[in-house]
Amino acid sequence: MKEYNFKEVEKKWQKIWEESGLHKTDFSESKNKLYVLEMFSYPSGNKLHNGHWYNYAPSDTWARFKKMQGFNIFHPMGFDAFGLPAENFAIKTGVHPKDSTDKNTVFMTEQLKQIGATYDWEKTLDTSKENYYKWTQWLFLQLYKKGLAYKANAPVNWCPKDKTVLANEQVINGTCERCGTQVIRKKLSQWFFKITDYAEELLEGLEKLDWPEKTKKMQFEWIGKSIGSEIEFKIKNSDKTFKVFTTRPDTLLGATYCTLAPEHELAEQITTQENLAKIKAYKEEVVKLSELDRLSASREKTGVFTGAFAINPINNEEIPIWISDYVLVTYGTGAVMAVPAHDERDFEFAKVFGLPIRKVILQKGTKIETELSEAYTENGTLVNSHGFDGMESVLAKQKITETLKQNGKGEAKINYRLRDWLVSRQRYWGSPIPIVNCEKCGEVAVCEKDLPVTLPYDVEFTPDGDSPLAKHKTFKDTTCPNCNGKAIREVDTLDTFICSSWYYLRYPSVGNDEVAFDFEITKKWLPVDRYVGGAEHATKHLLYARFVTKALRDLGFLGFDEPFLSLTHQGTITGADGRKMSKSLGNVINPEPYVEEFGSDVFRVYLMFNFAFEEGGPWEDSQVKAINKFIKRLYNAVQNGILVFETQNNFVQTQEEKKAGSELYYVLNNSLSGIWKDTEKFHFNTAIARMMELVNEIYKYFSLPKENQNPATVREVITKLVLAFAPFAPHLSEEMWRDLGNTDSIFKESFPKYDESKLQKEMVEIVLQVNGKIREKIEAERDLGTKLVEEIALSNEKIKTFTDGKQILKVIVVPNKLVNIVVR
RNA sequence: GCCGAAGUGGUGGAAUAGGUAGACACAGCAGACUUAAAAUCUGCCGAACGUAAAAGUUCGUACCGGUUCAAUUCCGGUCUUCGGUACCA
Repeated sequence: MKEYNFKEVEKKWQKIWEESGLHKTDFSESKNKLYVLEMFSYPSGNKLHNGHWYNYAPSDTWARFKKMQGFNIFHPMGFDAFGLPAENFAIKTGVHPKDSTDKNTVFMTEQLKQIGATYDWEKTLDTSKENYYKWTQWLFLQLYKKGLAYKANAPVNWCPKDKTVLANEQVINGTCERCGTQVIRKKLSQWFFKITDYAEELLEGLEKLDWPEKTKKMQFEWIGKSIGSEIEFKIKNSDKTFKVFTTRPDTLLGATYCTLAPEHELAEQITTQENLAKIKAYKEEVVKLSELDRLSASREKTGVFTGAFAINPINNEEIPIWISDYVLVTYGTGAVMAVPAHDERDFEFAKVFGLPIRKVILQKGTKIETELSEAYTENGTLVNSHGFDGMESVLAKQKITETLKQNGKGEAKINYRLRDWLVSRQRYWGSPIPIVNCEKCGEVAVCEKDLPVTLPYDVEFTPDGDSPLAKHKTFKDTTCPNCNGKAIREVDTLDTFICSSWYYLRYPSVGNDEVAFDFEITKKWLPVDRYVGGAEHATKHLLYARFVTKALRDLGFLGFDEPFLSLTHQGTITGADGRKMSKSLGNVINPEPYVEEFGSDVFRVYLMFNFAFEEGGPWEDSQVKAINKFIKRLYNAVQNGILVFETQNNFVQTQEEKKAGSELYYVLNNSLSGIWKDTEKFHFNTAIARMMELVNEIYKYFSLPKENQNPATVREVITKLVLAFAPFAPHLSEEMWRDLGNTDSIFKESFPKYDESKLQKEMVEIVLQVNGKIREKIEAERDLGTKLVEEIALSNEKIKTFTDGKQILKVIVVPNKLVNIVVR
C-alpha cells in the first residue's frame, strides 16, 4: 500500500493552491460572501508561536468548512507591525525597528504559509508600511475634523532617571524595568479620541451582536454607565466651587466631609497655609502609586486635610475637605461627597481619621439610634435628613436632585466609567501624528494630499527625555500648511491600537492607493462576518474598532454600525506549568518541531482535538502521536477502500454484511451530523471524535470477508469520509481526493450531507429508576406510549424488588430515556 | 481591590431548555502476532466495599448548603486558577 509522505505532499499542495489562485477572492461576486478574519499578529522576534497556530489553524478549518458549504470566502492575514517590543529591542541591541520587524515579517509569512491556510496573500497588509499608515493618518485627520481628536494633559509612567515614558508592563513593582528607579506619574500633553461621545451607542449596540456573552458583559461593565446626580459644592470664604458626581443623592445629608483627588486642580489652591506642606508631601507619595494600587480596597486609607471647608448645598452645613488617593481624577469629577454611613470606602476613611459617621438611610427592621458596624449601601428610608425624612431612597434621589436644580446647585447626570482613548505615544516605532504646530496659526492639520507624514529611518532611540522624533531636525522642522511659515511637527506617534482599529476595512482594498478603503467593495464585503481572536482584547481593541466604525459611519464613509457581526474567542494556551507563555518564564512552546516531525495536518488536527477551542489550557503534547496514528489509520482505510471498490467485482451479500452495512450507515450519518453541528460551533474536538468513530466503524466493516464487502457502500462511505475530513487536514485530503480519481481541488466540492432519517434507531435503552437511583436498564421500541412504558417499568422483576410493599407516589416518564418511580 | 471566566478519572476532554456522568482519545494493565523489540490488533480501565469470578451496594463533577421525583447543569456562600484593569499586543 502507498505510504503517505507528508513533507512532499504538503509542500506540493501549498504550491498548487498558490499557483492556481484557489484562495484568491473574487470581489466582484458578493453573493454568499463570507468575510472570515482572525486577529492579525505582531511580528515579534519569537516568531510564530503555538498561540498563533492555535488561533489560525482551527479558524482555517472553519473557513474551509464554510467554503465547502458554498460560501464565497475572503480570509486575509497581515501584520500589526508597529509597537513597543521592536523599539525596546532596538534600544537594547541597536538593531533598527524597521529592520528587525521586516525580517520577522518575512519569516513569519513563511511560517504562516506552513499552516496551509486559505489566506489570500494578495490582500495582505503591514501596518508599518507607508501605504498603510498613510491611511491611519487619514483616519486621524477625519476624527480630528469631526472634533473627535483633542489634546489634553494626562498622567503617564515616568522614569526620572531615564527621563522617558514607560508602558505599564515596563513598570515592575513601581520601578523602571531598565534601571530600577522609582517610577512616578507625570502629566504630559497628549492626544485623545473622544470615544466617550459614543458611550451610549457602544452600550446599546452590544445587544444585537452575536458575540460571547462574557465579552459583551465585560464591555458593558467597562463602559460602566451609572445614573446619578452632579452636585456643586461651594468652598467656604471663597468663590471657588467644585462638582461631585454621585449615584446616591439621597445620602447627601449624610455627607460629613468631601474628598478631592490629589491631582484635582483645587487641591492645592484651597489648602490653607499651615496644611500646604503636608499636602505637597502627600502628593509626592501619591505619584509613586499606580492606579491599580490606588483602587485596591485592601490598602489602609490615607489622606490629608486641606484646612478648607465646603458648604453642603442642601443644608449649608460646613464640612471639611480632604484629599485622598482613593479618589481618581479620571473618574467622574475627581471629587466625591463622602457619606461614611453609606459608602464602604468613605466608611473606612472616616474610621481611620475619626470623621463623623451620620446615618441617613434606615435599613428595614433596624433602629435609627443603632450604630453601624459597617456601611449600609442599599436603599432604605431617609432619616436625619431635614425635609426628606421618611422618603424612600428612590423617591428621595429624585426630590433632592430637583431641589438642587431649583437652586442651581445640581442636576441629574449620567456618568460613564469609560474614558477617552489616549492615542499619543512618546515613541518612535509608530505612525507619526499628522499635525503641525505653527508659530502663527497654532495647531494645524496636515493636508490629506500631503500624507503620509513619513516616519524617518535615521533616528536616535536612546531614551533621554524627548520623543525620538523630537531630536530629528529635518522631521521636526517643517512649514505650516496654512501660512507657509515656520512650524514644527508633532513628535509623538500614534497608539498601535489605532492601526488595528480599522485594518479589517483595508484588507479588501489592499492595492488601492487612492483611498483608505474602496466604497463599493466595502459596501459589498463588510462588515466582517466572523471574527476570531483572544478574549484579552475584549475592552480595548474590540471596543476601539467598534468606535472607529461608528465614527466613520457618522462621517459618511460607512453604511453599517458594527465591524464584527459575530465573534469567537479561542482560549489561551498556557505553558505546561499553566502560566502564561513568556520568554522570561522559559515556558514558550514553538510549533516548528511538531510541524517538522509530524507535518502541518497532524499538528492542526492535534490542536483541534486536544483542547476545547474556546477554553485552551496548559500545553501538553502526549496525544500528538495518537493523532499521527489516527491520520495514518484514516489514510490506510481510504487506500484499502479504494482497493475494494476498484478490484472487487464478485460481491456476495450476507446477513453479516447487511447488519454491518446498516450499522456503518448509521455511524456515517451520525458522525456527519455531529461534524456539521460541532464544526459550525468551533467544537472541533468533538467533531474529530465523531470522525474517529466513523473510521473505527469502517475498520469493523473491513473485517468482513473481502467478497462480502459491498463496493458501492465502501465507495460512498470512503468518499464522504475524505470530503468531511478535508477542512481539518487539507493537504492530506487533497491527496486522497486525487487518489479517489478526481482531478480538481476537493475544496470545490460540497461538504457531505447526512440523512436525518437514518439517525433514529428502532430500539432505545430506557433507564429505570426508583427514587432517582438507577436500578435497571431495558431495551424497548422507540416511541412507546407513556402508559405502556410505565407498565413495563412497574412490572419489571428487578424494579419490583425495590417497590414491593411500598407506596408508589409518582411515576415520571421521559420518552425514550427514563422512568423514575417515586416510592415511600 | 474591581470586572469577566473556569474548576469533571492518572491525563486531554465529552455530556447542561435539569433526565444513564466520564463520549472520543492518551497513559497504564493484560493478551495476540514476533526469536525479540517496534509497529499493529483485541480486552480491561473513577473510588471504596464485596465476590473464586461475577452479581451487587455505596460514594463521586473544587468545597459547604439549598431547590427538585431527579443537579456537572439552577440558586446562595467559600476556596483556587486564569484573562482584563486603560502605554504589551
